[in-house]
Amino acid sequence: MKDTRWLSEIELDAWMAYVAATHLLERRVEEQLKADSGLTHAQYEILAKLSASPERRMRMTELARKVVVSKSGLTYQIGQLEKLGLVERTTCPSDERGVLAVLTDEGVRCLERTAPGHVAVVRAFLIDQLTPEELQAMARIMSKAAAVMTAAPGHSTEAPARRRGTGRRTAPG
Amino acid sequence: MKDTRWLSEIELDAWMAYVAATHLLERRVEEQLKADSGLTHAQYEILAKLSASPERRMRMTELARKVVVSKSGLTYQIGQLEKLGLVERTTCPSDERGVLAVLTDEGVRCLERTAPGHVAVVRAFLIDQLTPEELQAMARIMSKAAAVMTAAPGHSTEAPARRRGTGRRTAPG
DNA sequence: AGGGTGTAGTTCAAATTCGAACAACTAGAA
DNA sequence: TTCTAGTTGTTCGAATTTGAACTACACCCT
Repeated sequence: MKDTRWLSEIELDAWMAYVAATHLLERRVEEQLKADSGLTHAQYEILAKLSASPERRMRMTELARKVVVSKSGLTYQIGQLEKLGLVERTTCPSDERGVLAVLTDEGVRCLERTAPGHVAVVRAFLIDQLTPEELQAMARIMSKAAAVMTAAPGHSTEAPARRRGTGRRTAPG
Repeated sequence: MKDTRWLSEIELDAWMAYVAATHLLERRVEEQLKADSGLTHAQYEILAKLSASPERRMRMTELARKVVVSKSGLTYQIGQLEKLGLVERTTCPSDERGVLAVLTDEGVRCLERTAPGHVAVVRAFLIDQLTPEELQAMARIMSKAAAVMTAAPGHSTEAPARRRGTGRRTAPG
């Protein structure tokens, strides 16, 4: 853990701009969704994933993995969406413990009603700012990063990961 | 607000990968910081901004703007960091209402102790995944986006924005 | 000077998120 | 079959974040 490779100027620029842009964009998206449909970004993402899924339904754990949220976080939001009548819970036919989150017709309508405004914000502040080359680069960069993080071990949302062999996880304070 | 320009396949790819990567990265960063130093990412960002500031101090409002967090959110976190002895509050000499957040020596040490592990994560999952061209592209893209969002009106953190002329803000439910 | 408008930070209640603990069920080995 | 380990989803408490309301102060105009 010695002689750290610090970030070069360009690397630091890229990182700091990324962090700032991410927070700013999240604010904008959140603002637009709340004003336009009362949804949060997390809720919109859930509806979108369900909408793109076969039969418009998905197992809780898989959905949590796709939207990158904790299992308990998903339980909470599905509860909210259920109250709103946008999603229903069904017990999984093949697995008695399983729960399927199903997008309702009302959910589909809500999504269709909400999507245009959402896309407009994403375009205005990000997509439409980019040249075709930059768009390609962005897709490549983010896909690569996502792939690496999905592959690498260490998710807290994952299995308890009983320690074997060299269990060097949580360092001293 | 009709005939929406939907996202093309590449645009959708870029956006979805971006959203996923962002959440995944936030998880990793948060995980590492908590395990290694007990700090949250928000706290780390505050310390970092203060550290890079002249005299290692900054006005609350400016700091909130730089780390892209609400004023009340910053008040809370500065309170936490004060408890930990990493930051101190000083009344601003030039403005009686103002508060200066000042990084303490302990705060500097904490940051120096924590930075290597943090940088390692940022490198491993993002920076080191990129070619030099992609790094350049990333810096350009994110700077552009951040600039646009900083310039465009509509921050809720900003002034109350008394309505004049065409006051068409919050749409009907 | 006197007033009115705007700004700086904090307080407050509500919403959301996470991780750990838990209960129910599945699946592979003995 | 029976036992044991692993999964699945929920519940719980704690921490964090936000926007609105509020107090104190600063600045401009007459």
